[in-house]
Amino acid sequence: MKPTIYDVAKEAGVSIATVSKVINHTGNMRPATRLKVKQAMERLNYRPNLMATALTGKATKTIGLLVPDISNPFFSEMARTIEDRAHEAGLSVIICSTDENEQKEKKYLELLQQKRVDGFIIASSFHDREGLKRLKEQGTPIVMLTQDDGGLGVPSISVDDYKGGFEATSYLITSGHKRIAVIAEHVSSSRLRIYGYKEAHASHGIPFVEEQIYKTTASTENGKFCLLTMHEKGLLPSAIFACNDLIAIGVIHGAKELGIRIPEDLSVIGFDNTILATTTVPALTTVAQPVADMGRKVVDLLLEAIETKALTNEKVLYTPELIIRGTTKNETIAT
Amino acid sequence: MKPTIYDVAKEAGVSIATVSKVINHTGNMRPATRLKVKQAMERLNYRPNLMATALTGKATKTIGLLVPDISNPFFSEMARTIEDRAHEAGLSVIICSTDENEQKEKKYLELLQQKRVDGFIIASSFHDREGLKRLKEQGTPIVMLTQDDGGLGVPSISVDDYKGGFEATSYLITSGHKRIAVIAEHVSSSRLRIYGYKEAHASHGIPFVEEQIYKTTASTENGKFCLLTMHEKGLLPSAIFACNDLIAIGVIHGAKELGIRIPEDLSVIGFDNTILATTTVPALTTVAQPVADMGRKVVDLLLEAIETKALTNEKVLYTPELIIRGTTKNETIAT
DNA sequence: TTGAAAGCGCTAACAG
DNA sequence: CTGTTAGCGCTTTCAA
Repeated sequence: MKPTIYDVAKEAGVSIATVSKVINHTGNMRPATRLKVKQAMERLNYRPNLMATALTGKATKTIGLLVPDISNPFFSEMARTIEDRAHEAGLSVIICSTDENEQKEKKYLELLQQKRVDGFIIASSFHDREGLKRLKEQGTPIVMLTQDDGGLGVPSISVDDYKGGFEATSYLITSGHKRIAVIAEHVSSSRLRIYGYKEAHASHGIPFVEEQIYKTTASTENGKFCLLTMHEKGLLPSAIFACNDLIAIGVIHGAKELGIRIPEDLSVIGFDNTILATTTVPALTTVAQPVADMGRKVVDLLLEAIETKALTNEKVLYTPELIIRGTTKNETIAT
Repeated sequence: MKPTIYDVAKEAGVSIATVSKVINHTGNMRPATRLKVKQAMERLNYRPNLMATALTGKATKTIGLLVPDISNPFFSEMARTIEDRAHEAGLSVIICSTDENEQKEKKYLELLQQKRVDGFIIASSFHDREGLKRLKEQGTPIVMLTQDDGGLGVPSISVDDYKGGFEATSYLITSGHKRIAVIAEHVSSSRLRIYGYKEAHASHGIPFVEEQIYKTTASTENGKFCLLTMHEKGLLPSAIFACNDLIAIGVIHGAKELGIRIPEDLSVIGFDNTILATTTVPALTTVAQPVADMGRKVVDLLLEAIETKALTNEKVLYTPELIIRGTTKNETIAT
C-alpha cells in the first residue's frame, strides 16, 4: 500500500503532527527535525492523500467545468486555457459535456458536488436554474462563462454578444445584402446575437422577417440541414449569419452540395473564430471572441470567489472582433 | 453546512449504519425503515460526501486522462467519447494536457495520484518511464492510448500506425510520386508511421532520403514551418505525408503562401481524420483512426483492470483507413 | 519544539 | 433487522 503519514512519522521517529506540520509549512520546528521528516518522506516516496486532506475541511483543489461539448473546438480551446490557468493556481479541472441536456446538467452538477469541487465554471446553458440556485445558496462559488447568470447573482464572463451580432449583420447590410438569415442556437448568447441582428436591420432601415431566424444546436450537420431547409422552402437568403463556426461550416458544406458558390451566391459569417475558421477555403469571416483572455479571467474570478468566500456579481464583457475573410462579399460592388 | 449521514440518521430516527446501508443498497431491512431513511435524505437534500467514501478504501470513481493537448481536435474528439463512456460507467474524467513536456507529465501524474484516481489513460508520450513503472507497481491501472507501452506491460490501444504509414505512402507512390517527404512527431506512433513510409518505398523499389524525414510537434504553425523550410532548402517534394491533420493543414497554409497549388503541385496526406480534414478545400486526404471505437474500448479496458485488479497486457490494434479526398492527385495521369 | 487526541463523513464488521 | 464501534489519512487545537 501507499505510505501514510503514520509510516513517515515512524520512519522519521516523530509524531504525525510533526509530519503534518512540515507538509503544510505550519508552525516552527527545529531544522534538524524538519530535515529528518523530509528525508523520511523522500525515502518512502510519500505523497499526502488528498482525499483525507479534503475530508478535514480543506479545499479539494478541483473545479468543475461544464461545457456543451468538449469536442467543439471553441470549447476545447477554451478548456485548454482554463486548464492551464487552473493548474498554475494548483487546481485540477473536471470537464463535463452536457449536450445542453437537462438530465446531464443535473447529473453532472450533482456528481461534482458530491466530489466536493471547490467551484464551478458553467459554460453551458442551464435549464435547471433551481439546482444552480441551491448550489449557490450552499456557498459554492460559480462563475458563468459565455452565459448570462439568469438573475442568479453570480459573476459572468462573456463577449458582448449583442455587439457581435450587430456588427456582423451591419457588415452584411453595408455590403449590400438585404435578405440575411441568421442561424442561432437555443442558448442565451444567441438571443443577444439575434437582438443585435435585429437592431442592425432597424438602424439601417432594412426589414427582416421572423422566418429568416433559424434555431438549432451547434454542429456542422445542423448547419447544413438549415441551409437545405431554406433551399427547399425557396427562402434562400443572400447572406447567412451563423451563431458559431461549426454551423457556418455546415452551411458551407451544404452550399457545396447544392452548387451554391460562396461568397458569390451566398455570404457566410460565423462566430467564435475557432481554428475551423482558418481551414476553410475561402477562410471564414467570423466574429472572434478573446478566448485566451476569457479563459484566464474566468479562472481568476472563480479563484477569487473561492478564496474570499464572497459572492461577487461582477459582469465582465469582452469586445468581439469581426474578422473579415473570404466567405463574405460586397454585393454592391458585385452586382 | 451540507447535511451529513448523521443528520440523516437523526432526521430518520435511526443509526448511521442503517443510513449507510440504504445508500449502498447493502443488507436487508424492513421496507418501512428504508422508506423513512429515504424520505429523510430527500427532505435534507442529502448527498454522500465522496471524499469520505473514498477514504474508507472505496474507489474515487475518477480517472485521469493525459493527452498532449486537449485543444487538438483529435484529442478533444477522443476525450469526448472517453468522457461519455466513463460517465456511463459512473466515472469522472480529469483531463490534463502535457504538451509532451516531461515536467508537466510528472506534475500531473503525481497530482492525480494524490487525488487517488482509480486509473489512468495515457494518450501522451511519456518521457518519465520510471514514474509510470512505479505507478504500475503500486497497483494503479494504466492503459496506453495511441501510445505503445514501452515494455511496461500494460494494455494499449492504438491504430496500426505502421500500416497507416505504409498505406498512405503506397498510395502516393502508386499515384506516381517519387519524392515524398514525411513530417512526423516526436512520439512513438510516428516512429511506426515512418517505418511504414520506409517499407512502402522499399516494397516499391523507390529510394528515399533521410533528409525527407522531418520531425516536429503537432500544430499548424509547425507544419507550415516545415514546408517553408523545405522550400528554402530547395527540397520541395511532390507529396507530403503529414503525421497528423494539424500539420497537414499547416502545410496547406504554407503552400498557399508560397503559391504552391494543392494538389496540382503538391499532394498532401494527413492522419487522424479530424473535423479539420473535412473543412479544408479541397478536403484533406487522410488516414482515419476509429476514434469512437478506440475511446470506448480504452475505457472498457481500464474499467476491467480496475475491477479485476488484474494487470493484463492486452494490445489492441485497430485498422486505419485511408480516406482519399482532394489534396492528393495521381501524378501519372497528371503529368 | 513536539505530541496526544479529537474529529472530518463514511464503511464494515460485529453484536444485539 | 438495527446499532455500536473501530478505523480510513490527515488537520488542528491543546498540553507537555
